[in-house]
Amino acid sequence: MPSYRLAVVTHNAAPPDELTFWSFVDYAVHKAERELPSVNAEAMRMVLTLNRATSMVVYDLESSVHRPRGWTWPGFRVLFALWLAGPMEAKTTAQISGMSRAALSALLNTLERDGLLSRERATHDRRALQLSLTEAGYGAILGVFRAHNRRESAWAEALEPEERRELVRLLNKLMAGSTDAQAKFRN
Amino acid sequence: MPSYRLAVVTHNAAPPDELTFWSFVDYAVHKAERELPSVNAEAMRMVLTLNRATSMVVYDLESSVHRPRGWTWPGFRVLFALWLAGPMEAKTTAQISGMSRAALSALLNTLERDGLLSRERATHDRRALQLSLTEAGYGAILGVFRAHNRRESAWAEALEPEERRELVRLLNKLMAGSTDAQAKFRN
DNA sequence: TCAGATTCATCAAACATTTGATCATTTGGG
DNA sequence: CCCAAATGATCAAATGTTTGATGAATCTGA
Repeated sequence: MPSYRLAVVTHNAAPPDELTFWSFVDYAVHKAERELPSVNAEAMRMVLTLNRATSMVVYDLESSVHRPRGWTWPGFRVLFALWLAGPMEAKTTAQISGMSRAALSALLNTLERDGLLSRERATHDRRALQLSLTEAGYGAILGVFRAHNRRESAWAEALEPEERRELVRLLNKLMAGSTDAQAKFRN
Repeated sequence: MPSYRLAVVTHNAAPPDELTFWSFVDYAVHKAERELPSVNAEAMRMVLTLNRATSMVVYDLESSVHRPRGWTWPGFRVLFALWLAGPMEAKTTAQISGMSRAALSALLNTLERDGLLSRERATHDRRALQLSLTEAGYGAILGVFRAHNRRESAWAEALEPEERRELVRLLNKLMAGSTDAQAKFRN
């Protein structure tokens, strides 16, 4: 795997013999600039890099932590939210775990079948659904999160503490700017 | 939507009345620290924030650019790779667009059916598959990418030019560090 | 009060993804 | 030369996602 420095300074005209997941960003940005002079190359590089980095982190976490334990990434997100925020309405769970209500509905079928959480009708509104972790779900999320956080720690070591804070600051600023960008949000 | 500053300074003990996709990061980090004193909170915050930001950007691009045109995010990634790197073996396409060979195989069925690309057996190795854009595929990716890049530009404006460069540098450093972290990669 | 609008959840169909199995082709060692 | 091992692609089954439709419960306003 090339270092990140290499990936930023290459300017090949032809597709490099070995185009990898990492080096493709730099190649793509330069190629796009030539094909479409009007392209916003810096925006393209930012979004492409953001996606590559996240996808590497998620792939690692999912394949080294969650799948081996019979969990999926979305399932983890739901159980994680319930663990930290406590029993709540399904609508809230969907919002904070970043999925549509329909997707959650489908996901709940497997999580409930596996005995990790329970679905109940809310008393104050019989349309609504109240979700809560079962005992088994609570024990499971504890163990899985510990392993998850160990992998997170390994990733975090790539950056200096000050760099981690700066990365978080920039990502938060990016999210905050989404309103100006009139970005589409779920629901 | 709360500003990113707000999200970083709240320290509520109970779940806030309105827990959103954005504010959940801060809430979750503090809660996890109390529940599990051994947690690496900074690593947790970094990975959580990275995922939230990326998921917001992807959701916006997919729902405002790709789905309305009858495309999907993974389909776009494949056509984008073929557009920029030219005809190539399916194995390479899978690598640079970040998916497993099996996932690409399934995806190719719809892309081929929609007349956007063609699958051919490679001459030098009759096991291998050669992929190339059709005329229709070429025209389509041009238009879709233009719209895609316009949305990317809107997102990029949230940051100052220097901040964008720093964000890209930090993400690249994170990816480069994945070898030290012994992260799992595809294939 | 009650009928229409809204909200919540689920379903249906199409699509994409994962892991593991299978089949065809190619490679490499004896 | 030939057979075992490796490689490339696809398939199968399970899971999760999207949009749009449907049904049930609640709210709103005349």
